[in-house]
Amino acid sequence: MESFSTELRRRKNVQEIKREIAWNTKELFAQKGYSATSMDDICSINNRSRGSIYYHFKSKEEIFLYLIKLNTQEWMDSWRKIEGKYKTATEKLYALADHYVDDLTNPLNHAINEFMTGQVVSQQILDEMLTLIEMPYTLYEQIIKEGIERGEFKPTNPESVKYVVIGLFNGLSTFYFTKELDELRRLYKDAVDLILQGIQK
Amino acid sequence: MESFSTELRRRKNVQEIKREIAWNTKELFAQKGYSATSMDDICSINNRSRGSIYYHFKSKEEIFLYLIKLNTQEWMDSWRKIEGKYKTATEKLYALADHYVDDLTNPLNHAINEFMTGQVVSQQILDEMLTLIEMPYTLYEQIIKEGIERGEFKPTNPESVKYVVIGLFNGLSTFYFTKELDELRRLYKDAVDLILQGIQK
DNA sequence: TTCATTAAACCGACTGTTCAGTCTATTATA
DNA sequence: TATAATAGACTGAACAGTCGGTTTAATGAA
Repeated sequence: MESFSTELRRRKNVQEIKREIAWNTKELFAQKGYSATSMDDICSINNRSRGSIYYHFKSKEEIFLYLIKLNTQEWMDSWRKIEGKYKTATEKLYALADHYVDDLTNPLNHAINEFMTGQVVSQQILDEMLTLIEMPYTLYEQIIKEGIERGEFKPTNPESVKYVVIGLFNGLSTFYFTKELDELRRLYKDAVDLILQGIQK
Repeated sequence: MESFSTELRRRKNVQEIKREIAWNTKELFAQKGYSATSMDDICSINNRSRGSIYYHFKSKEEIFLYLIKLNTQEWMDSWRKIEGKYKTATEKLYALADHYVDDLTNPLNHAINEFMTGQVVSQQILDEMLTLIEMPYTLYEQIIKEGIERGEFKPTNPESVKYVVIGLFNGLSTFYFTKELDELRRLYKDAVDLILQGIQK
């Protein structure tokens, strides 16, 4: 019991270090993409040696996957925390756009895209990435279906609307490289305005 | 006069070879992105040696820039050829979406995005790329303004709508990696449906 | 028509750099 | 003291670009 407890407190928790490394590295992947982010970059931004990074992660790819998983889960978790504040699907769609923009300080979607097309990866990794990418899709789907059920939205094809909205949010993120964040936030709001004008009853 | 004409016909036109190499290489950049496309790949798909490629292009970067320029110009030229067939801004928007999808057999936008973020390039090259990227924006702008002037569209903010549509088309292209082309074409049409429902009078 | 010459076009081995990952030694901690 | 955690030099592979050599095609002269 006592020795077990000691074991758990042996050093700074390994999981914490892994998370710290991954979060620190997010900025690099977001700004440079996957392949242009070197291990030297990663060591530098984390203030750790090569050996130290490799003690915690088997490869660069593993850091990337770990980060994407972490980022996706946290993004969805934090959405879950705030979505209750909104009563209508309309409000939720605006809020989701805002939530999406919140992550645009360091967007990973471009790095994900590059990774999946440019790297030679196993089918297993590809499938895993695809699952991760599609996880947030359920949120969009829920909002749209809810809007239809509650009579806010026309009985449109929810599947199609879902992909349009996802594509739109994804596509607008490209302007991240040329526009200020508050400009972007406004643009996302305008985009949702537009979509809603089309689907609202 | 006679010698001048002979000079031009010395061998297969150099410009033709450059175009051929660039077009052959498009598929690689589209499928793999910029950095994951190696010079070996490029030699292979062109059935030419290293020396031969470097005789025509100074660098991999120059091939890429040349191709983007070529592709953008051809895309816009072919749009100019067909736009006269459409009478309304509404029709034009659908046609433009279709035209966009036509180029989705080998989309270069992802490679462009990767190149601009991941490669260390001069400010001059960056500016040049940005100009190229923004060239087609004028087409979108014209259609939207025309729609407003002709009374087809509400007097919305054309600037904002322009970016929304561009972002949308760009973002939907990500599904290129997971959906069939005809599915994609349908999705683009649905997207334009949605937008139009919002902006049509 | 043939041949010699010349320059364009092409070839592919080579080069130096970059890079992800390895591994031995060292340090830190319990 | 033993083990976890870290350091950083090293390694082999990959890569874009170089460069000396070869081939090709056009041209003009005989």
